[in-house]
Amino acid sequence: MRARAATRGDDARGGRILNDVDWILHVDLDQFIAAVEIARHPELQGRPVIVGGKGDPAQRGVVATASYEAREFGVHSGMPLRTAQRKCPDAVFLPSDSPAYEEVSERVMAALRELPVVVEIAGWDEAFLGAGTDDPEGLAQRVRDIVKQRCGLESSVGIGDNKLRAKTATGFAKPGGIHRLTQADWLPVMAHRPPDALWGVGSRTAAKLAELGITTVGQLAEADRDELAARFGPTMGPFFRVLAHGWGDREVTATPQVPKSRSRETTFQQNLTDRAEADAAVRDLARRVADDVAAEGRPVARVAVKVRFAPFLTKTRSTTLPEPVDPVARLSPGERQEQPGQEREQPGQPGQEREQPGQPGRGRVGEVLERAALAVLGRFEFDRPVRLLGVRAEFVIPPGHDREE
DNA sequence: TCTGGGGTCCTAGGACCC
DNA sequence: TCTGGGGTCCTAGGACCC
Repeated sequence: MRARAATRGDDARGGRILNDVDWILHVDLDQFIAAVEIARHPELQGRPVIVGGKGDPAQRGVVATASYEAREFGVHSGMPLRTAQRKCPDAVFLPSDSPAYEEVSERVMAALRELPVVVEIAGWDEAFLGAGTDDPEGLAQRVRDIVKQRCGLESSVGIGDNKLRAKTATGFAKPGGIHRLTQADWLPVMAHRPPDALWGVGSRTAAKLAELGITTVGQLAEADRDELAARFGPTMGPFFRVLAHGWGDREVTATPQVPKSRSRETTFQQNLTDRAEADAAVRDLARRVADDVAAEGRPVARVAVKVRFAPFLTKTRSTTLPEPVDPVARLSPGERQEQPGQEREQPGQPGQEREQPGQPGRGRVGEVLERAALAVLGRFEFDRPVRLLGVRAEFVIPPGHDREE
């Protein structure tokens, strides 16, 4: 979530601006990934199911989602699969199958759009809904019903007078319920809780707040702005205090977010100690990123490489390309001279040549990204084994889409 | 508890320019 | 001939979320 969103005024970009009589609902699918797997393997119903990584608890990987039965054993998202197996030896382990979840997610979002609401997708398994209604609980039940009917999935719905309160309310609604949270009951409900109960405050910030003697949301709400700004910066510091009061933006927009980057990364089952192997892995990652970029059809301005050294030390290096590389084929200046009168074609026009996805390594973007990624990799000092390598491409920011829109 | 993969936004220091 | 102050870009890292 963006710090600035809570403080800046509403803008009129794309979506609908809600007025005071409107409500914001937040829908979150219950144990989404596990639920999709159980739906296609009905015999797993009622059993502890753990989805994540390659589905092999002997390998490196973490839990993406655990079914409620598995959670009883203390298994939760982000936990290493090995640990999950120790806590719940009888669990069924399944590999993560993101295309399947994406497809179900799209069906859920389509079902939500059948309702008289503005749908803002907030992740695979969640969305904000903006609606004009004087019966938000009734609408929330319709949401639960249509998701169940169309997709066979259980969901929980939070109702709020802004996004933060709706999102927070969902936590109290789970599983399979509806909960409302507004200005009137925010502090009574939240004040005694730890700061990391807030959406946007994690364990790191909570630890730093504790150093300042702030261990509850109530204390954070009363904290000194200047002290927070001195500790966390002029934007984030005061923003945490705003969060503690439950203040936040009410803008719900159906306009999809334009991606800013595409990345691929791999954790190796065995740490790499051979530089040549690292080169080969980065080449492969760069080509896969190039594939994604080609499918996106937008120019890339920067390339970054991530290296995680053993035991768990992460470093990144990046470079701005001499000039952006565009997957939509066009003539170089030299070629243009040889064929005078030919204009550069615009993206989306017929007759252009696009790089074809599914042909990794073909095409100029692949070559440029691979060369750049290898050059950036060369700037690291390899003084210990490598656990993970990653390559990220950052798109040119389209005009009018920078931060001060 | 030996810690995935894919994203977003914020911060801060140095370079560089006027 | 020692040095101001602001703005912007580049880069690395931190934190958070699902």
